[in-house]
Amino acid sequence: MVHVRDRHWAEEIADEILKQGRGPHEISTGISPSGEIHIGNLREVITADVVYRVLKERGVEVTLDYVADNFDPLRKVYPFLDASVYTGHIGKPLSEFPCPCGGHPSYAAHFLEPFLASLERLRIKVKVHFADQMYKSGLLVPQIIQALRGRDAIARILHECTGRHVEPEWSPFNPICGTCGRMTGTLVAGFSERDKTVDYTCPCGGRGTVSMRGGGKLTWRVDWPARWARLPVTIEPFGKDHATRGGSYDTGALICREVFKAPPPFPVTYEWISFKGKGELKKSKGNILSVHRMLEVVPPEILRYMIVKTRPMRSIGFDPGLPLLALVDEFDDAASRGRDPRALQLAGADQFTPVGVPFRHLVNVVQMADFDLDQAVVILKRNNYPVADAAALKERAGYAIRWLREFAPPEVKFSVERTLPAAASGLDGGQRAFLARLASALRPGMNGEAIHALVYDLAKEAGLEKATAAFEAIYLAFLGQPKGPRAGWFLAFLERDFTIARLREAGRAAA
RNA sequence: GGGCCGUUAGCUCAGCUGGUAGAGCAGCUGACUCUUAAUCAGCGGGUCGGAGGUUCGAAUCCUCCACGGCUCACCA
Repeated sequence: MVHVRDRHWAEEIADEILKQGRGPHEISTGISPSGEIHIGNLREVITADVVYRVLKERGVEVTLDYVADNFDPLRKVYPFLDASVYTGHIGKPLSEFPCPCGGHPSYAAHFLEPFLASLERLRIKVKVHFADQMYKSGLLVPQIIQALRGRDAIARILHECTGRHVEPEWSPFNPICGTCGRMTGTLVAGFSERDKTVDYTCPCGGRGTVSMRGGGKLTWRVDWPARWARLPVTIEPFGKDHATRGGSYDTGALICREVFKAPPPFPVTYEWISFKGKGELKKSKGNILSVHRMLEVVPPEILRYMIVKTRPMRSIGFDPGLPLLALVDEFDDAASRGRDPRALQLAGADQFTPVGVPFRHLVNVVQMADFDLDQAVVILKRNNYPVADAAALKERAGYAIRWLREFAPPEVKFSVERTLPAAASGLDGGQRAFLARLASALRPGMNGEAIHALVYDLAKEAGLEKATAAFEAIYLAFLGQPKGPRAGWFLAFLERDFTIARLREAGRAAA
């Protein structure tokens, strides 16, 4: 009996959600732009997007939003930051100090901009809420007041769920000091519901009164449910770090109910994507792979496919090296054989243009073409690949080129040497004889297959026991390494005079 | 210590609304004068982590255990 999964995980989640109410629904995602937004974070928005698409298909009224938490304070100087510049910004909201390159309005915008551009390429349409705007516009003032009033209830919830006793002076609201610009360490001294202001003192010596409209921020465990209540959010995906017992979802759900008097959203927890072989993805450790960078190397639908095909709670190991090729192949294979259709559909693959050339092969071709895309197309045509859509093909080839530069392991790389490689001096007599014969036997107009056949004939004539030795001779003569792309097609591509001259030179008996 | 996930063929995994196990790759055989993870055809390969339980029947449900991974426990 063959079991075929006809229920995609997103369908199961949608079933659960609809049991709780037909909507309207709002799916909320959110990532703090404290550094490059990486592929691990991408799971959040893709998971949300897939649930969104399924609900939409079922005729449910649903919106998808992304809260860019740019009002979060900078926690520390990350390894990728200049300590002399950023030490002074620790504790300030990410939207309120300059970015590393100087080309963006703020630190947060520097990381947000490429990510939001990536979302478009991934065909994820989100309504973006900027946290600083949510605060500055006064949108969250009602929740800030509720939180300040409910301070003791919140403290009790935190204690009951986490065992943590908050300090007597603790407040759910962190004012931003008007003197030093920091929000870490400030203490609430009082507040006015009428004026919508909060009085504070700061360790820097500063004291004063700030507006509830952008003068500070709710602390994370309160900020999150405040958003749920305000927007309001009915579905929220989050990483498993928040899902632990007593974690921020647990406390958030209680705070949402008891303090903000609103039902908490349906939780969708997801596992993290681990970066295979190179340690985990941690923004704080500087070991990250940005979504933006990944999209230069993997077509968006394939990145989506990787996440969509895997249930959210299962971990995904991501290796951008050789295994990435397997992923691309798996995708192409599934697409051409109609396997896993639901995942492909949800990956957005229906808009995908098949290029008809295995990615693996493209990796070779672009190298033969010396990274010239037009030349790559010429080669493919010569090798009888159906080049139906040259633009689509070039686009794919572009991915291959960038992959080669960024992530390809050395064994799949090669380049044609301008002069006889030193390694060719190690050729033995038989191999040299073979190369010399090959030089004489090459005729204009021979295609790859003909040359390939020729290699076998001449190898035998030259007394080489195995064809392998002949191939090795060719590769050493042109690439300076013992292996390379399919020899016949490879030689057919090279300029003939150059090829013959090189074969002759390499074939000359050693001194 | 708490939480979550996993443990199925050499490897990566699918199969989890219960009916004596599947795919891809690797391996082996054969064909193509054939090497770049070539193509085609075929073959072998698993006490489904362990022990109990429910059932006519369990990889699939329940309980316990073992091992592995991640995560939380300071802050968000």
